[in-house]
Order: sequence, then C-alpha cells, then structure tokens
Amino acid sequence: MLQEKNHRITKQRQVILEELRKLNTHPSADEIYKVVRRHLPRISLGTVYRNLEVLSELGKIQKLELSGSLKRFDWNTKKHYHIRCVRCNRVDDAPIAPLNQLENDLYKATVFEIIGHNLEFIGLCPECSKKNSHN
Amino acid sequence: MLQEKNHRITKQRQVILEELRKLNTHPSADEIYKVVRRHLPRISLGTVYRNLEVLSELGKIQKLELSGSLKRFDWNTKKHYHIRCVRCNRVDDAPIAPLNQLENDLYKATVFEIIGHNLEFIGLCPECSKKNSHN
DNA sequence: CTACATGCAAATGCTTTGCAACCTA
DNA sequence: TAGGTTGCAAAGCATTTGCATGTAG
Repeated sequence: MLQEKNHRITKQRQVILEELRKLNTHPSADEIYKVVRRHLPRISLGTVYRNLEVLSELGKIQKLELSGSLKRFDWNTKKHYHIRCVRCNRVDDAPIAPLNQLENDLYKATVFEIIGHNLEFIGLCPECSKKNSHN
Repeated sequence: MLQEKNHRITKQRQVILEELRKLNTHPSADEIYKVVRRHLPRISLGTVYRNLEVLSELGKIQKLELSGSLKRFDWNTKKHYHIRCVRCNRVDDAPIAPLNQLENDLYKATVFEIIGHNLEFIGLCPECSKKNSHN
C-alpha cells in the first residue's frame, strides 16, 4: 500500500490531472476517461483507473468515499463534505465546515482506533427536484 | 420504486429476517446467504438479494449506505451511525447520537433539497489495530 | 386460480490484472 | 538500459435479470 515506486510524469497522467482540475463535478473514472480521450484518443480505461489510483496515493487528488456505487474523484484534496442527488447522482460540495470535534466525541465510547469520518448529505438537485414535482 | 405489490410471506423471507435479527455484524448479502443456506440449502443468492431489497423497501430492515464497496444490511431500522474498519471492513454501530441539526445548518446554503445524511467513521478495530502494530 | 416468488444461469457494470510492447529518467 | 507505464483483452466480483417452474393467498 505504501508508495515506494519512482513515479514518472507521463502524458497520460498530466492530461488526467489537468482535466480533473477543470471539473468541479466529482467525476467517475469513466467520465474522466471520456474527457481525457479527446486529448489522447488511444488512452485506455485501465490506464485511467491506474493513474487515478496513483494520483490519489500521491495526494494530488482525492478519491471520494461516497455511498453510491461508483468511485468518484476530486481535485480538491482538502477535507470537505458532499451532497449527492439520489436521482441523478450529481455530486456537489456541501457548504458546511468540517466537524472536527466529532471524532473526539466518539473517542471514549468506542473500541475502534478512529482514523477519520465521512459525512455525506443526500438530496435532490434543482433539476431532479423540478422533475419530481411533475410526476 | 413505490411499493404496490402484495408481498407474500415466504419461507425464504422469514428465514432471512430471522437470521439477520440474530446478527449485529451488519452482514453483506453473501454473508447472509451463507447463514440462511444452513436452514434452506436450496436458496439462491439471487433470492437473497431480491428479498433484502424487498425487506428494506418494506422498512423491516435497513440497507446501509457505507462507503466501502459492498452493500450491507442492518436489522436496526432506527437512524444511527457506523464505524468501519479500514483493514477488515468490520462494521460496528457508532455510539453517538444522531446529529439532527446538521441538515438545518445546510438548508440555507445549498440549492439541493435535502433528504438526509450519512455519517460514517473510519478506523481500526481492536484486532486489526493489534496486527498493525506488529508490522 | 393467478399473481407473486424462486432457482438457476446468464448477463451486467464497474474495476482490476496479465502481458508484451513502449517510454521516461 | 532498467524499471515504470501503456494498451489491450480477459478476468474478477458484486449485483441484477430473464425465464420456466413453483407456491401463497
């Protein structure tokens, strides 16, 4: 798990990182693949997966631990929360400050050694909220 | 999505529910399958998946939205949080009261219509914590 | 009876991996 | 040149689904 390899700067990595930084949509690997392919038509989805993994191990990006099925990636490596649309899975940042006290509150009550926490809000984005009222 | 069918009480459903209620390990579908098969050797994994889905729609059990890969199920349908071991994926209840105020705090700051939230702690269970110190 | 449920197997969807060819330092 | 990286295809794993058969109400 620990990084010991000498990672190289490849065209593929550069483009993935650049494109990810342009997006604030918290894309999945496949969505990143679609965008990156416009610059590197021969890149494979496997390479995208591998590089997203490497970049997150290097702390260049953040792998999001959201409850939905697929993994998502975020160029913002600072601790922050998200809100996900139950209907279309759009993911936005949740404008709420990190709850740093939480882990301390739990500390004395659990046998686990606490490492961190994830907080995720579930809701309906404006578009889906509109659609729902038409049903 | 809404329940309109007339659900029947089948042997399979009864056993799945009974066995799940005996466990406080928040098992995955496959783990439930293994246990239930001791009573109903011919049950299929597909049936287990289908019934866990039905039971959670009926509110008899809770489908856990955890960040790990696989879905987990909980007989406790009350709102509560969990703590997951990063190493072995053991899931315990987190002894901390629901943060009811959270969604109100976000209410005015987001364009989303908020439905709920998930809070999950990440940590090391005692066993894995012990193992880790030996490495 | 009849609509719902089951078992089985095949299919799906996301992600990972083996491998030979190919680069980067 | 050596060791990391890529593209490709195949494999992996959790979950879902089609269908003929079975069964609860």
